[in-house]
Amino acid sequence: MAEAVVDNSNGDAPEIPRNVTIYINNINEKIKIDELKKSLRAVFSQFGEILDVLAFKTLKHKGQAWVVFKDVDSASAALGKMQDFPFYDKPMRIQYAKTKSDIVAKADGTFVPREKRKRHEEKGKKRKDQHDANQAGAGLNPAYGAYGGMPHLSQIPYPGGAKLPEAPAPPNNILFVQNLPHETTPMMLQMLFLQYSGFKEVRMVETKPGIAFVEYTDEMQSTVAMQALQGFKITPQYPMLITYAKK
DNA sequence: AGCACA
Repeated sequence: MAEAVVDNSNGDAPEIPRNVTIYINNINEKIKIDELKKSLRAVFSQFGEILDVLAFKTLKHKGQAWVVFKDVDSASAALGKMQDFPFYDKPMRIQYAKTKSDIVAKADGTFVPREKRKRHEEKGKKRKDQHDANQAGAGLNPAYGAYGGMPHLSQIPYPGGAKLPEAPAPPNNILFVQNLPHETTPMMLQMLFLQYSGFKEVRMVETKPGIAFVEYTDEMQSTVAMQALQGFKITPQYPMLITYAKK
C-alpha cells in the first residue's frame, strides 16, 4: 500500500502550499486602497507580525489584497480564523499566495527583479551574471521589524496625548479607547471589537478624533476584549489605549 | 473573476 502518499481527497480546490503571504479576494471594491490596507492590518495583526499589506486599484486587481506575515504560522492562523470574515459587508475569501512576496525574497536574498516593468534602464554596466542573485546578503532589513510585541502599557508613547487614569476605573461594560489615529472609522473599530462576544456598539464623536467608546453586554466581555486588543496598532505609531469608561 | 510587488 504505497498509494496514499499524498492526500488529495479534497475533491475540488487543489492545495496551495503554505506561504507567509495570504491572498484575499471578494473584498468590497468600494473601499479606498489606503483605508483598505489599514483595515486589513487592523484585522490581521492579531495573528502575528505583518511585514506588508499590498492592494492595488487597477481593474485586474480590485477586490484583492496580499498580507505578508513574518511567520507562516501567523498566516495559517489568519487563514483559518478569518475565512469568510465579514469585512465591509462581504465575506473575505482567503488563500495562501501562489508565489513568494518580493519583500520576503529580498530578505531571503532570492529576489530577482522582474522584467516586465518599463522603467528607465540603468545606463551602467549590464555585466550582471545570474550568479549574483544570491549575493544580496540575508541581513535583517530594519524596516521589517518595526513593530514587535506589546510593551507594557505605561511604557507606550501615546502621540495623541492619551492618559491612563490616576486611579484605574472600575470595570465597566463600556470601554474607553484612546490614541486612535485620526483616520479611524467606526467601521474599522467595529471589525476589531466585533470579534469578541457580547459586542454591542462603537460610538465615536466627530468633534473628538482619536477616541471611541465600545460597548459590550457585560463587563466580563468588555474585559476580554480590552485584554485582547490592548495596545493594538491600527497604524504603527498608534497603539490603542483601552480603559474602562467612567461610569 | 481577477495572484502583485507604484
